Amino acid sequence: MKKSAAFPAVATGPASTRRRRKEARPQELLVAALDLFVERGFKATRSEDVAARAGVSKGTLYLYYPSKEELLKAVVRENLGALINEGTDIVGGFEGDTRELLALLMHTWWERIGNTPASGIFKVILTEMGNFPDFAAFYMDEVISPGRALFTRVLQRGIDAGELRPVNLFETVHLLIFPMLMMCLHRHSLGPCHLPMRELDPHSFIDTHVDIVVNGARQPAPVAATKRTLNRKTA
Amino acid sequence: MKKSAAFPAVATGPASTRRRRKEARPQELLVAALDLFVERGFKATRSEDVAARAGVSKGTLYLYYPSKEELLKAVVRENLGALINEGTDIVGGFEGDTRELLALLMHTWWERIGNTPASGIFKVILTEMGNFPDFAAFYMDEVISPGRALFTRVLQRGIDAGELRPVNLFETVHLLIFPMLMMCLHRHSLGPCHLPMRELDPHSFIDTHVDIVVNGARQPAPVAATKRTLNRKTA
Amino acid sequence: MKKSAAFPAVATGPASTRRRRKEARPQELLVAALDLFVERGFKATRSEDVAARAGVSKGTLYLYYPSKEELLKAVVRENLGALINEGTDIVGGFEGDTRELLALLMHTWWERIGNTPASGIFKVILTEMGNFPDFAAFYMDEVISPGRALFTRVLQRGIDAGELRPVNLFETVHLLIFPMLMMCLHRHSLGPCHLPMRELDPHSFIDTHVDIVVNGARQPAPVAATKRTLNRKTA
Amino acid sequence: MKKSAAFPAVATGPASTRRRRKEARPQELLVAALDLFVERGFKATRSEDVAARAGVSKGTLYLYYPSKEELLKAVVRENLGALINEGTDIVGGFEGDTRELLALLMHTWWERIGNTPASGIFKVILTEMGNFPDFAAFYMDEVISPGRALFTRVLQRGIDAGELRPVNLFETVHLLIFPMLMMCLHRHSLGPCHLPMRELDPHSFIDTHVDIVVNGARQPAPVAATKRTLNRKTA
DNA sequence: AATGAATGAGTGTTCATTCAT
DNA sequence: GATGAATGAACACTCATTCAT
Repeated sequence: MKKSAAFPAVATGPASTRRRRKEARPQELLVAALDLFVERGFKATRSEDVAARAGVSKGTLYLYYPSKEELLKAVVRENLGALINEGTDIVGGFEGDTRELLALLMHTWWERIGNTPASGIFKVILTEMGNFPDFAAFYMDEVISPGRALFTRVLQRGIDAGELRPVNLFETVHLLIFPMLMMCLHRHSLGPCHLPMRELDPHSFIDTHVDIVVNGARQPAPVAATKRTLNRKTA
Repeated sequence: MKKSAAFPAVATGPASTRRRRKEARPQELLVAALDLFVERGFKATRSEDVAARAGVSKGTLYLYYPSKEELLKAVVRENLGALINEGTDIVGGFEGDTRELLALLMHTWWERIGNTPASGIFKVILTEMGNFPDFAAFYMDEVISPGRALFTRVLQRGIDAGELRPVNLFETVHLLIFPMLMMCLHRHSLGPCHLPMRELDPHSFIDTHVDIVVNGARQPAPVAATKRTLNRKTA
Repeated sequence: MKKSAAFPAVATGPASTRRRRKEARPQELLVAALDLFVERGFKATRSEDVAARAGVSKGTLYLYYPSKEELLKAVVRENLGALINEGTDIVGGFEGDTRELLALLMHTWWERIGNTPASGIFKVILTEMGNFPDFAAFYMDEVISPGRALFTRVLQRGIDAGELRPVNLFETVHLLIFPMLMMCLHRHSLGPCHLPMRELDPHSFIDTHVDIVVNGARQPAPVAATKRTLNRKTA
Repeated sequence: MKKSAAFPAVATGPASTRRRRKEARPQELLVAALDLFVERGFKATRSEDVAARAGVSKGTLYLYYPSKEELLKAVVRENLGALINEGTDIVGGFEGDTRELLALLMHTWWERIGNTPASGIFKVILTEMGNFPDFAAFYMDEVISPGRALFTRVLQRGIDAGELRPVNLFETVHLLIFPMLMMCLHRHSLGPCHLPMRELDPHSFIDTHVDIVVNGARQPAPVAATKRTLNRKTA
């Protein structure tokens, strides 16, 4: 063993290389799997490729995850867990107006999630929710509900302060969230194609996004909204 | 098409069911394929299932499309083509303010596309763009560019009329489009899961969406936007 | 087509080669599977080898049997079904003494089963019963129970006729059956090894077997049986 | 063996558990392997399960046996060796009639072999003889030949004493042996299935078995055996 | 044109075996 | 010696594609 006999077991650290690798394996496999699932899709990703990208053999993957499906579930759990928590802390003690708070939330979230590989999880979830019904409830509980709650709280705070008019909270929350999600999806669809297209700058877009939505929801409603004229089924 | 030009469609009479079915085959196969590709993903959809849903045998599918890949491409071509055209007509002769025009565009688009099976094409494109690089250019040319142009034109029209302030057109266009796309994606991911969740009403959401964005972009900018404070990499 | 056009469809028979092959496939696969399962064991037999021996590809096997397990079950059903029926007919109208009847039963059974590939089914059943609990009940109902009943009936007939003394029917039945089964098992274990060993002649062995057992059960019991002396647990 | 010859087994005292375990390892592994090979079959038994049942790790198994095949061979050698020896001693000095001698042999053999895990070896041999041709010669030399010789000697003794008529020795020997083997096989096939079936009591069955066979072979042959009537191939 | 039986390359998963610790 | 993490060959099963009918 490499463990020095001169020092007692206390604080000796992670011990042998073998041991250290073993402890890191699950993480390494999850990272590799996320990348490939996002890039190629779950079905189109071969388990052997996941293993190879993690630097191990096919068999080793199965020492840690009993099937490709379970690997996917672990990837989802791993990457959805951290999505919301930070936001709650930010909102907690914030002093400032709604625009500043929303901008802070969005920029932070983008740096923590949107601009990292974890952002790919939305593509995976979107694609596989139909094939893995578990994901729906999981996603609802872990992401949608807390996410909605967080933004609802922010908007309500603005209304209570007289800053915003009493907009439809539920719809406005989604108006805030949807563009952020689309930016994540874009990063893993058109983005990697390197087309000669003009691209959004995420942070600039976030600023514009927040500005316009907050302004649009500000007191007083600038103009009476005339009703739309298209006839359609009112399902 | 094999249909003889000598006989107009009118007064053709019963036209043997056999013949009519045969001519409808490619369409029926595309419809079946879209449904299944959207629902299960491209890789996870078996060609035989597509054929079965279209009411033909496995072999027949290959009479019309030489491979599953080509079938996918046909599905994408078929469904992306119709996405934009109608919009241009609407904008052409419209008289009314920006909010009304945008609302009309969005509601129409939702009824024509979002609320039909064709909306699933966005999920397919999103998922498969990585595996089929052709799609990127195709999607760019057929959807993104014309779509951006259409909404840019509408916004520019509002600015020119003094109705809107000179917002960042590029970003605002995406702010308008992204929530619509998310509604489409939702219809084919969480939507079918029938969770006990509160759901957006599409048309109501569109109204709120258009109201807030248009109001947020209206003259004059209600408040000076203070800059965001989070320190971050300016990539 | 091979079908002669000179004769109308009526009574034309099984039609095309394709069709004829399809109808024969299940049988051909069962025969191939029995051979290989007997020879190598179930686990040690590769499905591809079964297919190859039946002259088809791996995939074709799965058109007819959804898994290797189901193939095994079909093999067992196929080969156990016919095991007993003939015996009952023989016993029905037989006139003659017990020895003659038993000899007829055994020789017939040997020719119909023991001396055919079907005899291997006993090896398979023996080996796999532990892994496929279904087989136990199936084998009990389809083979053991009717087999016991058949031989019990024959012995009872001999006792009723005063030919045999009232031996323990249950045990004597097994004394009759067991050596027959061992001959089957031998055919598929040591038999194929072609050792320079003296081999039993099945029919001669059956004669000796029946002679000795019937004589041993004949009236009157020749000698009083003294009890065995070894001390042992009487569980 | 690594056991030092300098210290006799007697008075070695507690002899570290470690040491004792180490010396017992091969035996423990053979016992575990026999159990599993009998229960599940050779191919279907995982080496790791053998190791686990013996209370050691996978790697340790390979310290003692270089492959799963060699382990099987060791299991067979180990368990076939002891099958015959005791019988010879019994026959040697026995005074009494043939029935008593056979009954003693059979009951003893049942207690020593049939009623112990070693009886499972017959199932293994039967199953694997095809895959391991070595076994055939080994089994022939170690079991069949000595077994035949033993029973032949007993029958010849009875004939010489005028107790039995000059039956076909070779066939009668197998008539004696086969039911015993079937009881062993039964113990490891149908037996563990716990079906609601009537079961043979081994010792009672042995008594009936020996009684009937010895009576059937006794002087004089009670009836002239008429020949069988079924026409069949005389292969 | 339409069928569906047949194919075989491809992939998820297992497990005997090795070897660094 | 003992361990158990790691390997990769092997195998069950799938499915896009072909082609005889």
